[in-house]
Amino acid sequence: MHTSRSNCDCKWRRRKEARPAEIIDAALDLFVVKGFNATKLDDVARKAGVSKGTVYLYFESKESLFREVVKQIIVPEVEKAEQKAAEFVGSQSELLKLLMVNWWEVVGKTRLGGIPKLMVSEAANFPELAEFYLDKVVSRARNLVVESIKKGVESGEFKACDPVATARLFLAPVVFAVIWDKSLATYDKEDYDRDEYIRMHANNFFDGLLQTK
Amino acid sequence: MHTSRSNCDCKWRRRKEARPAEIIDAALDLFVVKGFNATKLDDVARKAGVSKGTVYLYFESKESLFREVVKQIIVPEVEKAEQKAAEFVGSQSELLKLLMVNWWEVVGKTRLGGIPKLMVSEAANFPELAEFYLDKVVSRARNLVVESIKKGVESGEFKACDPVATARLFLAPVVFAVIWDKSLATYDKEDYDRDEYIRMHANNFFDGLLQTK
DNA sequence: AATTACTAACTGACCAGTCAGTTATTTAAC
DNA sequence: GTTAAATAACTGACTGGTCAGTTAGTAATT
Repeated sequence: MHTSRSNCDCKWRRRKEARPAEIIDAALDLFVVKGFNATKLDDVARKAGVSKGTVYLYFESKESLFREVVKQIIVPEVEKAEQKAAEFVGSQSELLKLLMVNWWEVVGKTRLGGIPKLMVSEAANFPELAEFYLDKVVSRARNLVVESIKKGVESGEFKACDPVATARLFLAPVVFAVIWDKSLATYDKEDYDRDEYIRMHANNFFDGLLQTK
Repeated sequence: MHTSRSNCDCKWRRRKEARPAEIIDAALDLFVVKGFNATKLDDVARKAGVSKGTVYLYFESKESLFREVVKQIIVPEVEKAEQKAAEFVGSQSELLKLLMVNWWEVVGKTRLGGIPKLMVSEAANFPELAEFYLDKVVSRARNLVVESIKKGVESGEFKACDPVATARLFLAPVVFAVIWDKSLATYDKEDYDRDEYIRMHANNFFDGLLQTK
């Protein structure tokens, strides 16, 4: 993935299996930067090394391509995170840090971070997709955090608190940083140290949350 | 403002003075929900109670209307906030709480909250406007917080910390909540108490920041 | 009567989506 | 192993609808 041209440039090839993934890959690059409307299917096709007609062999419309980009790219990441949480052995604060850092590395630092930005931008224009995203991505990710905080409270690792509200406050600065980085940060003169930001947030957060002896 | 039709519906009137503000008002409503590309000038005109031609009497292009919406709507709010901060007498933690609650009431709870969302969505398509927004809104707002934290640290009210990084962490959950509310929250089944969220964030934050005796 | 705010029909560019035709590949026949 | 017919992946020119922007004309105001 992430190569827009085939390895043999002599002439075009018939590559039924590879096309959908390549088209989604190219579309992701354009959608996350320009948004849905400003992305031209001709550009997606060119970037994927095919003609526009080919895009329509594999996707029934621009909108369905958009849906597939969101689904195929981000859902697997949620599944990986769920698996990591399920396999994890250790304290809940360690698990939360792991999930946060992991999400930052995999989503925040890569072009995948464009997906949350994209969903925020386009939610009103694609309500169905917004609901899908909330259901299959947001609420599942949020749930991982809520469950971990609940366990922490039960075991006495964390202070008593509303786990749902606490999860929201835990996630907000991270999600915001990702969205910011993929939009306005590009033009911001005042740069900042992302890893330090994340680290600082984790420290502050657990300072408040951890049961002080 | 915020009325889309004139008070006398018998026939149209010539109202040179009122038109620009009415058009900006209508454009704001549509831009913040649909984004730049998906907003049709015919719809803006209809909402403002004029024809599309009239829009072009007062704005030279769709893009310049977009710029004016952002500039005219949000810059005055920053100025008001700066004034409040300048006039304020009291502790820095009280000032920070005041600024936050005020921003939440004026921007977060109203359709003005659509502007940050809009800027995040369209930054890549309008780099010049993004720079304007960062320069005239974001950095000024951020500065208020940074200066307040600096004063707090100097006076001993706050612990020693990096004021710029701390300001970022202070603002992130609030700005995120605004953006979220104007986008995905509309379709989210799990609702939450906004005021409680803000209050909780303030408490957590000052818990960590205030000098403990 | 002159001025000008305003209208609405118009234009032209752009682009999502289509389709008739082209070419790589597979199958089958010799 | 070579050639030919059949298949299906792929192309790119085309179409029709949409919409930003224009302008000739209308009507409120002075």
